[in-house]
Formats: sequence, structure tokens, C-alpha cells
Amino acid sequence: MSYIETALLKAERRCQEQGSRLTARRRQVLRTLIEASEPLSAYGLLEICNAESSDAMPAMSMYRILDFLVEQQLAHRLVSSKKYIACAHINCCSKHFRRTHFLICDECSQVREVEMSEEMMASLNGIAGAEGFRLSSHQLEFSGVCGECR
Amino acid sequence: MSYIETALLKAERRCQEQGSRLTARRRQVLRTLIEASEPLSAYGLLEICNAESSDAMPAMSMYRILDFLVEQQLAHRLVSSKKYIACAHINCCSKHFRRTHFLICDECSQVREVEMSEEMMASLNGIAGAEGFRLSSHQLEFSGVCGECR
DNA sequence: ATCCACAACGATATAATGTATCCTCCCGGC
DNA sequence: GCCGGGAGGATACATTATATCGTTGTGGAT
Repeated sequence: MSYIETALLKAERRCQEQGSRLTARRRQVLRTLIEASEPLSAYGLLEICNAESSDAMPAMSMYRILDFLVEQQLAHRLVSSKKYIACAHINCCSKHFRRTHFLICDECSQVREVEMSEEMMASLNGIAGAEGFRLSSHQLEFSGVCGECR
Repeated sequence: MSYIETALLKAERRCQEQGSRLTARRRQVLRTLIEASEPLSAYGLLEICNAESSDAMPAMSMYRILDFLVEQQLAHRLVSSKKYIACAHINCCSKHFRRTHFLICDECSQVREVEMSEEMMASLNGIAGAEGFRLSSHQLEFSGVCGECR
């Protein structure tokens, strides 16, 4: 079974566990994200999805679906570029969730989603904690140049 | 001399060194940012600035001015909220520049701009480097809850 | 099987944020 | 005084996102 089929099945199961559904629209958006070679904007996704199906979806629906996918940790929103990617860990256990960071290449705009090490987590929490701050989200976006582009 | 007067003078000097000018408009925006108690959006700033002077500035100008202030490191743009703040280090030496991170409180939306420690820099570079990645920007935005709100 | 509640989606309008383009003005150096 | 370029004005438009209310459809309770 292909990566994408497995991913969609797992996603479906995860949704059911949450009492929600991976509907046709949602599945289509998620599949498009997984197949994409780069991060896509909401309207970019909309264009692709609407091109491949006869009845067009309004932008509102796309935003709702993306909110859903992000909430379910099936996708991520890159705040620095306002674009979306499928979660890289969609096919493995869920222990990585909410503990990842993103390496975003300025040149090729590829994104590496990397699990945050315990060491790094501790370091960040320590630094923030020294300021009396309790971190909530751990989605960090780093920009730079990737190995291939160097 | 007040904090804000000193800051504006220093800013003016810094601009001159760069061959640019801290014009009346730019000064007004920077002062507004320094006086603000919370991050402001471009249009929010526009409203404030236009309210206090007779001839209104178009949005385009505000964006240009903000681009300028950010480039000069006199202000920062918080990408997660699309808002702007005055640089907290506007009144001290420039060694902090491009080495800060932001602790953004979910509750009160206050922002602490914190110098990044050598240890943290090394840690981040190490982690990214292991993936063959060379970091460029070091503007990190952490969300959480600040000491006062806890 | 029917009905209900609610999740999901459609339709429409509009808000908020950001950029492109071209022109004018003004300051500083020659 | 002239000229070159930095700065800003005017206008249009692109992109991103949300508000609101109505409709559909699915699953569970009865």
C-alpha cells in the first residue's frame, strides 16, 4: 500500500477517534497537500482542488478544512509564509506532535519538519522559564539555506 | 532626557550613518511604536498616526516606513501576529541585533524581546547544522503565558 | 423507520493585510 | 542652478482571512 493511501487511512481513523470525519473534501485537500512538492497557500490549494473536480469549493470551505487539518495535526500552517504542508509524521506514531520545528530553505522553499530533541526542548523551556514565561506552542520556523542549495 | 527622546536621537544618528534619513513621518511612526503598550498592526498604526496629524498618510506609506524601520533594526515585525513593535534595544549598543527572540503572551499580548544566549545560538545552529542546514534569520517567536498572567 | 441534533458545507459579503506602479517633491552634492 | 536619487503621494489591485446565515447530510436515539 502506498504512503499516501496509508496516510489517508490513518488520518481517517484518527478523525473517527475524535468524533469527526475525514470527508471527501477534507481527504482531497489532505491528499493534495501530501502530493505537493512545496508548501501551498490556501488559495493555491483551492485552485488545484477546484481544477480536479467539477463542482468548485468556495474559499471559506478551504479555510475551514485547513483549520480542521491543522487542529488534527494532519497538516501544519507555516506562519512565516502563510502556507500549508502535510505533517511529515502523518504515517508514524503521534509522539512527535506539537514538538516539531521547521527548517525552511530560502532558496528552494523546501521545508524539513524535524522532531525537537529533548535537549532542545529543555533548553528552550529553561530560557523562557528564566523570564517567568511558560511556553505553550512549540512550532518554530527557522529560515536558512538547506544542504542541497549550498 | 527621556527614553523616547534619546531613542529618537540615536535612531536619527543611525539612519544618517546609513545614508538615509529619519524623516518626520518615520519619526512619528517610530515614536508611536515606542509609546505603544502593545504590538500594533500596520493599519492600527496608520489610524493612530493619521488621527494626530492633519494630513493623512496612505497605507502604502506606512508599509514603506515600517519596512524601513525593520530594516534599520529600529522596529521588529512579529510574523505570527502581523504586528510591529519598537526594538527593545533601541537605546543600547547594537550587538544584540539579529540575535533576539520574542516571548509573546497569549493572555495579555505583551512581548518580551530577549537577547539570545550564546548557548542557545550554538544549540540552534548545531541542531540545524546536523540536517545540513545553515540558519540565516534568528528571529524566533515563542508563544506562551507570561509571569504576570500566571 | 423516523426524527433530531449537530457536524459539515455552501453562498455571499466584507474585512484585513500587503504589493505594484507611476508620478511628484525635495534635499544634497556638484 | 541642475541633477540624481531618496522619500512620499495617489491609485489600483492582489492576497489572505473572517463573519454570518442558510442548507445538507450523517449518525444515534427512540
